[in-house]
Amino acid sequence: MISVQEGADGDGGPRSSWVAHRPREGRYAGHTATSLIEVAAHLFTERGYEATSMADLSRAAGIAKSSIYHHVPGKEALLRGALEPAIEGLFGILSESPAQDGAPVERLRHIVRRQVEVLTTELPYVTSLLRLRGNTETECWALERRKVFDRRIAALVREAMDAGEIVDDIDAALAARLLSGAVNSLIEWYRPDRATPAELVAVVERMAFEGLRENPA
Amino acid sequence: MISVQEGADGDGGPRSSWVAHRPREGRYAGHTATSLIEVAAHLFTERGYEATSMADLSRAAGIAKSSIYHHVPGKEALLRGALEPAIEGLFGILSESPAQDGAPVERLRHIVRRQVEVLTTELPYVTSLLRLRGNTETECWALERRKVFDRRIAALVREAMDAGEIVDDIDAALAARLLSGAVNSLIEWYRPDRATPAELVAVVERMAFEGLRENPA
DNA sequence: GTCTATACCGGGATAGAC
DNA sequence: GTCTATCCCGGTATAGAC
Repeated sequence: MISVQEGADGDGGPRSSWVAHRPREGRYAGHTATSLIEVAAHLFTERGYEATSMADLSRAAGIAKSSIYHHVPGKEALLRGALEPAIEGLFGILSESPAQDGAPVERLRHIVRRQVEVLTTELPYVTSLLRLRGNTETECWALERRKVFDRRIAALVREAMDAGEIVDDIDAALAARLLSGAVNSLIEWYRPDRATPAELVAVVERMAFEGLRENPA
Repeated sequence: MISVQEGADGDGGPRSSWVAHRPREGRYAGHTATSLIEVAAHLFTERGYEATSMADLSRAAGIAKSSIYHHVPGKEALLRGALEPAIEGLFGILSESPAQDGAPVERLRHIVRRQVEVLTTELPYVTSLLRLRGNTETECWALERRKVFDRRIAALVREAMDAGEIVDDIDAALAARLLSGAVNSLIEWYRPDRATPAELVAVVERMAFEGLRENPA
């Protein structure tokens, strides 16, 4: 979906807003459920789900509030639509063969690598996912999926420890948490112009596996 | 402020709520601004600021909605009160002498160590701080303070690189981001019964500086 | 597929009695 | 210092015309 950043925000906010493309003046945009979800994901990322009103969405989409209900049943459907790509992206990684075969530590590295890539390609969706609080049914569902994913990572960390591939004198669940924390924090920093996914991957792998300390070697 | 967890949540939520201590039936709790801020911080942590209503707060505090306004001017003041301890805690670290004197990498390690400690002692306040989105003036102020703190860390990482104490073939700002991301992600994992702050510190330092990889050394 | 108009509820906040 | 009652706004969602 092609979008274009609006020049001035007429409303009372210092944030930028997104308008779906079509005619010059931001009305009759010919929206679909998908295009609205994309707009929603951007706003959810900026302001959070609860703080984003249907009025905000309608302004950003260039259609009336009520028109949104022609495409989706309600606000929560927009959230679900925004979260699904992120969750599918994450679980898709686990199905890839390099995540299933080979030494545990290599599988772990592959997952971290791909996680960074998914994060960059699906940035607004992943960002929405990582900021949930569990106030609605949809949020709880998404948090549950995330927990499952995190447990898979933790299990893999433990496997790698048992195989003697990573240090085993620390708690596996905690190490997994820190690893995910480092990876996920990239949403706060990454912009397409700041670095390529490959550079991100290199730095994450460097810190997580080799450490920041300068070694005499 | 002494608090006690409520056994059953009569309202429509799967989350626990907090009631200030005093008589048996949760009324006339003798609240102060401080005790209300503590209650608020817990709720903000669970549900997020926007999703927490004054009605939620009054229920958790055991007083009427309107009674809250006797102690604080409004909802945003509760947020500010909850954020201040976290921000003061973080900036307090930077003033400690081990954060100001010595080799850059040692200063950095001290800050990381203390950051973990502040995070554990001020958990609800720090959690509230880390989940802000910048929708209100208070939130913007807090985010600005956080940015200042993060910049200080980034500068210190760069210093340590220049001194040859940590690897210098990666972007300093990005490395700092990952380090903070790992530390901050502890709020998602830490519970007083799961680990001591000292254990957390050990694991964080291990991963961030030495790396997870098992070294032949 | 979009609009205007509106229903309806819950949000934050205030008034004034006790 | 707490209460009950109330205000007013903005929230999500719906009705029905074009």
